[in-house]
Amino acid sequence: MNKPLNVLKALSDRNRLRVVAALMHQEELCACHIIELLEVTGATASRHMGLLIRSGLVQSRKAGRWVHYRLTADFPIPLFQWLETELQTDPGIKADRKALIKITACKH
Amino acid sequence: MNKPLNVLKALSDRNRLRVVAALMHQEELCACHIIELLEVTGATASRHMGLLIRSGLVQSRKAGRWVHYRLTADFPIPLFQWLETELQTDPGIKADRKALIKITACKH
DNA sequence: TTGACATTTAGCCAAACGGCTAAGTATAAA
DNA sequence: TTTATACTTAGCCGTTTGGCTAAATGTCAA
Repeated sequence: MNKPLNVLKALSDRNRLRVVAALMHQEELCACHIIELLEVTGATASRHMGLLIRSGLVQSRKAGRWVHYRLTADFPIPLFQWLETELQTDPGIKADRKALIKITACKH
Repeated sequence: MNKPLNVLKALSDRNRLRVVAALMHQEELCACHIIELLEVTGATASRHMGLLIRSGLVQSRKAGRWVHYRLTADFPIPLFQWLETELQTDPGIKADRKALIKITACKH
C-alpha cells in the first residue's frame, strides 16, 4: 500500500495541500510563486515540491533558471474531485487563490 | 482546510489505512479484532481509532464491554472509490483480508 | 570568465507522531 | 461486592517531520 500511502502522506501537510489546491486552478506555478504563496524559504518550498513529485502527484519542468510545477496527467481523478468539493468553499484556499492573482502577475 | 486535512492526516498512517481498508470490506470490526490485525497493544489501537473517529471517517458503537467500529455514512465517496481501486491489488491489504477471516471467526 | 540569481542539498533544531507500559474507567460475571 | 475483562488516558521515548541557515549546483548576463 506504499503508493496510496505516499500520496496520502504527501497531501497531509497544510502547505503541500495548499500548493496542490493552487495547481488545481492554475495549470502551472513557478517555484518562486510557491515561495511567495506559502511564505517560506526557497529551501523549504523545494523540499515540499520534491516530496510531491516523488509521490507522483506533481511534475516539474525546468525552463532556464526557473522550475515550473504542475499536476501530473495521472493525478487520481477521484482524489481531484474530492479535493475540489472539499476545498471549493475553504476560506484559506480562497484567500490563496486571491493572493495568486497578484503573485502570478509577474511572469517568468 | 482543516476538515480535509484531518481526513488526509488520519489516512496517512500505514496502520490506520489498514483499518480503513479492512472496514471497507467488513462492515464492522471489534477493537480486539483490530488489535489482532495490526499486532499492536490495545492502547495503540485505541489511539488510532480515536484519531479516525475525530477525523469523521469512522464511528464507534459500544456493546457491553466491546466497542465496534465502522465507516461513517458520510465517508467521502470519491475517497472510497480511489482507495478501493488503489488497494484492491495490494499484497498487504490482501493478506489483511485473509487474516481477518480467521480473526473475525470468533464472534462477540 | 565572473557575478548574480533560482533552486537544491545538507545539516540543525523543535514539534509532532507512533509505539510502549502503567494506571484509570466501565461493564459483566462470579 | 469483588474480580476479571475491554477499552481509554497519561506519560515516556525514539523516529519522523517541517521549518530554518549555509553551502552546493546550475544557468543566464555582463
